[in-house]
Amino acid sequence: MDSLGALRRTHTCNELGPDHLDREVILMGWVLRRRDHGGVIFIDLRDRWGVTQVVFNPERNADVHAKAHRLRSEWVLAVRGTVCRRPADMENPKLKTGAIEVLVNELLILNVSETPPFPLDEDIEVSDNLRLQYRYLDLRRPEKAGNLIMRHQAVMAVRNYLSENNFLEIETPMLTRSTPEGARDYLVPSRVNPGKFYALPQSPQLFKQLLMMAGMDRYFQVVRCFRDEDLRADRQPEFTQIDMELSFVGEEDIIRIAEGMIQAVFKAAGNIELQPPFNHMTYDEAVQRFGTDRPDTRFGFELVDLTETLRGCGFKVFNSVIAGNGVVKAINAKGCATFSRKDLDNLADYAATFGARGMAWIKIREDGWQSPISKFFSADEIKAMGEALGVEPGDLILFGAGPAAVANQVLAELRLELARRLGLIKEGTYDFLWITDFPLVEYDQKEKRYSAVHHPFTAPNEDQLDLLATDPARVKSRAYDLVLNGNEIGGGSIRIHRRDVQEKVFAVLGIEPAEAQEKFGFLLRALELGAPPHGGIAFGVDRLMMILTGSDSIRDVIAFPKTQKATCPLTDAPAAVDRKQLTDLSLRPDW
RNA sequence: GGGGUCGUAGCUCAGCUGGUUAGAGCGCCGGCCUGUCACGCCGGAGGUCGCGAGUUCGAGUCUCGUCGGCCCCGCCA
Repeated sequence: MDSLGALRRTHTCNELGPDHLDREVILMGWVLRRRDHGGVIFIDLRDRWGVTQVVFNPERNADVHAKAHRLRSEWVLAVRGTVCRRPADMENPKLKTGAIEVLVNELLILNVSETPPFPLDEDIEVSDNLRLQYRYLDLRRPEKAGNLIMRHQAVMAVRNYLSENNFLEIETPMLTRSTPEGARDYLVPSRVNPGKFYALPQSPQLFKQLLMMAGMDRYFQVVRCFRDEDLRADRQPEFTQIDMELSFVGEEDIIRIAEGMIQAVFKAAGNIELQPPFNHMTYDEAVQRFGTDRPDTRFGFELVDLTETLRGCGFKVFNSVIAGNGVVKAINAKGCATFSRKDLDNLADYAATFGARGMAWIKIREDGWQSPISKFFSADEIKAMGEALGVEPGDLILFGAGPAAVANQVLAELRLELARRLGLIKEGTYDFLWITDFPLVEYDQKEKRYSAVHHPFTAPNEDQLDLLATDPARVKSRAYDLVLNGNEIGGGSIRIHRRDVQEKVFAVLGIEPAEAQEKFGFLLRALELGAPPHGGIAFGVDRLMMILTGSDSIRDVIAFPKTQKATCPLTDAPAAVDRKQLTDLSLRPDW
């Protein structure tokens, strides 16, 4: 093994070309592949930037050639050599450096490597567990490294853009206090305060508001947030937000800043030109037309409400749903009358996973409507449904019936599934949509109380303050979400900056004055000491990068992600700790 | 908390209705090879069929349990 010593590289493995012919260069990197012909040996040398072919020729230097025979995958090399044009017809168009090769005069073996536990040079699927256990190997693969590079470019664009717009990046505590509502907290026991706990922040929400009260005016932070909930492809227990807050602004100011930032990110990270302003849609319209507050509007299949059309109809299932204050909605799956019984059963099973009790359907044939349920409808009802849905022969009607929330979710998921099955979702399109006019609160049937749709600090619509006490469910909030291709990538609101309003909202949420004082006294006090009007927004960096990189999971854009059980196969976290560590924290284990 | 799916060589996988010695490709090791770029040719090594019970004359295969990966519901202001 050789020492690096004073030797330094002159170029990366992605920058040599015909301009460098005959130059002596020094490259360093990993052995991606070796092709040993007994005589001449070719090594593809890889670093973060790319790949360069280096050549060992026994006629040029027999000692170096002999040494090169030992080389194996992922050994770490330094080579000194001469840039040569490749022989005619032997250029490799797949490599950026494919016009040249480096004829090696000196080889340093900086480190050896065992055979890697999985191949790094092919695009084959490797189990997630193994990849995470050897994450540092997985990240050597250009696709994975490229995701992290693009993430860096995106975050740099954010910092530059916001800095140019007079924002200050300010850090907020990671050790803070647990707050009611929201997700489960990660707790950290306090050694010097036995029996008391910090919580890791679910977001810097209150601190950024306090920074507005501190007169910082424009704050941002690229900040880690923690939520102890079950994981998904797009949810990790720790994730990164671009968090910002502004003073003396309304919704339109924040939306304009956010659009400019997203535009800068897409340009810097993906060389994609966006054209703000983005479209807007109210929450009510989104739910009515798409069944969700984060609609994917890249395709049709919109929901049609048939509740009034079918009130009193002959189909008992629908009738009882409607009588029980439920809704009957439907989508027209254009051209899907060709679906087999198996296809439909399959869709019904899928619908059932979202709480559907069944999935009624009607095929529109040239010779009439074909369905197990069409016989229950009158001619007038059939005519009205057909017109409402705009059906033509060859179409398929899918119904969702039940409580509004269930029917909406079922049909929202069905239209997504249909679009996927029919290949209607065009890759490379970026469909942004602002959702506005959210309800301030919604009634939680299980908890028998109202809970905040956004969070407890979101400002109610100013001319609906009177409704807070009488009919809070009708109050709209000053919140807004940014949806991209059906993914919620950001959300924010104008905040409450008056103590009396904040107290009223707490009251709606069932937070008693004593509890409000105990948990949020510091905020209420700050609201008494000159809190400016303010608002903000936060974006999920991981989800944004998942979409920009075309990844299926945010794990692919996080350097060291966790498994679905929130473990890290690389470090084996979480892990047991010494009993002494627990007793230091005044924790008395019962195991 | 619940549903689905996967687990066989270092990796990716095949292995039917239970049946003799569990296979393939890649990788790895050895040999040959001076223009390859997924180099080629010849030879070889390599297995706790995730783990544990059970059924059976006999289990990679069937049953039950369990562990782990992934996807989803609930949950995630």
